[in-house]
Amino acid sequence: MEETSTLNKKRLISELIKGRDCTKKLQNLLRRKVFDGGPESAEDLVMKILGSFSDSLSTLTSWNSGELCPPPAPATSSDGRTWNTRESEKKPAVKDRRGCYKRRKTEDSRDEIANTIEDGFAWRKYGQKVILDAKFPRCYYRCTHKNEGCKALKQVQKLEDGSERFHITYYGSHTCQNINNTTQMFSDSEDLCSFLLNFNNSGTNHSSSSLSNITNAHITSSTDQEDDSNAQSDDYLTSRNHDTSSKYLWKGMIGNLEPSDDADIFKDVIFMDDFKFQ
DNA sequence: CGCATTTGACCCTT
DNA sequence: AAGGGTCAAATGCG
Repeated sequence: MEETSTLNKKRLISELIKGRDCTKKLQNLLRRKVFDGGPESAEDLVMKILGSFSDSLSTLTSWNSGELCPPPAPATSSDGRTWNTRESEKKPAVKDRRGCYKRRKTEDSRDEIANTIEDGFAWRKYGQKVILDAKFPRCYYRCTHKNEGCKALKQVQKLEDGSERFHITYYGSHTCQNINNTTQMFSDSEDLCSFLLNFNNSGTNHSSSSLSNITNAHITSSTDQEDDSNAQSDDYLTSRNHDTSSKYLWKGMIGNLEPSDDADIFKDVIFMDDFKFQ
C-alpha cells in the first residue's frame, strides 16, 4: 500500500511536470502565433496537456480521499458512499452499524474543504448537532429560497486539524435563481479544475462527485474568493459559452507559469474553440 | 415586525 | 438503542 502511494505520487508529479513543460512550449507557440507545423503543433501540445491533467486526476481519484496526501489505509465505506477518511477514522472499528446513519448521498452531493463557509449563496441555518467524538459541532443549512422550491442543503463542520478550514458537504442543486453565482466562473484555480474535469471527461463516465472531491479538497488556496462552483456547477459548466470560459482557462494555466508575461499572451485572444478536439 | 439563529425534541436509519 | 438529521418553538437582532 505504501509502495502504491509512492508510485502514485511519482506518477502525479511526473504528469504535472509534463503538463507544465507542454504548456510552456504552447506558450512559446502562442507568442509566435505558430499553430501548426514543426515537431509539435499547438494542438498536439494541448492534447498532451489535457492528457497530463487527466492522468493526474486519475491518480488523485485513486487515492480515495479529500486530503492531498494519500490515506494511510484503505477507507471504503461499507455501502459505497464516499465519505471522507477523517470521518471514517473516527468510527470505532465497526461493532455494529448503529450511529452510522448518514444523510443519503445523491448524485449531486459532494464534499469539499474550504477556508470559508461563504460560497455566494444565501443559506439559512436550521440546525446544529454535536457529533460523537468530534471537536466541533456540525451545522445544517438550507437554501434561503426553500419556499421557492430550492432543495439545496449543506452541512458545515470545522476541521480538527487546527486550521480554520471547514468540511462542507453539499446536497442537491440550487433550483432558485440565486444571485452572485453566475459571475467569475473561472476566477480561481478551483473553477479551472472544475472546467477541466467537465471538459476532459465529457466523453467518459467519471463520477462527477468523486472528481469534485478532489478538486475541491485540494485547491482551496484563497480565503477571499467565493466557492461558486457549487452544486450546480456541472450543469452550468457544460452549458456555458466556451468563448469566455476558455479564455479564463488558458489565462489560469499559463498565468501561473510566468506571471510577468501572461498579460500579453491573450492580446490576440485564442479560444479553445480554435483548436479541434476529437 | 419580519427574518435568522438557537436548541431541545422528535424522527430516521442502522 | 444510539447517533445523525430535521423540525419548530423560543429567542435575538435590525
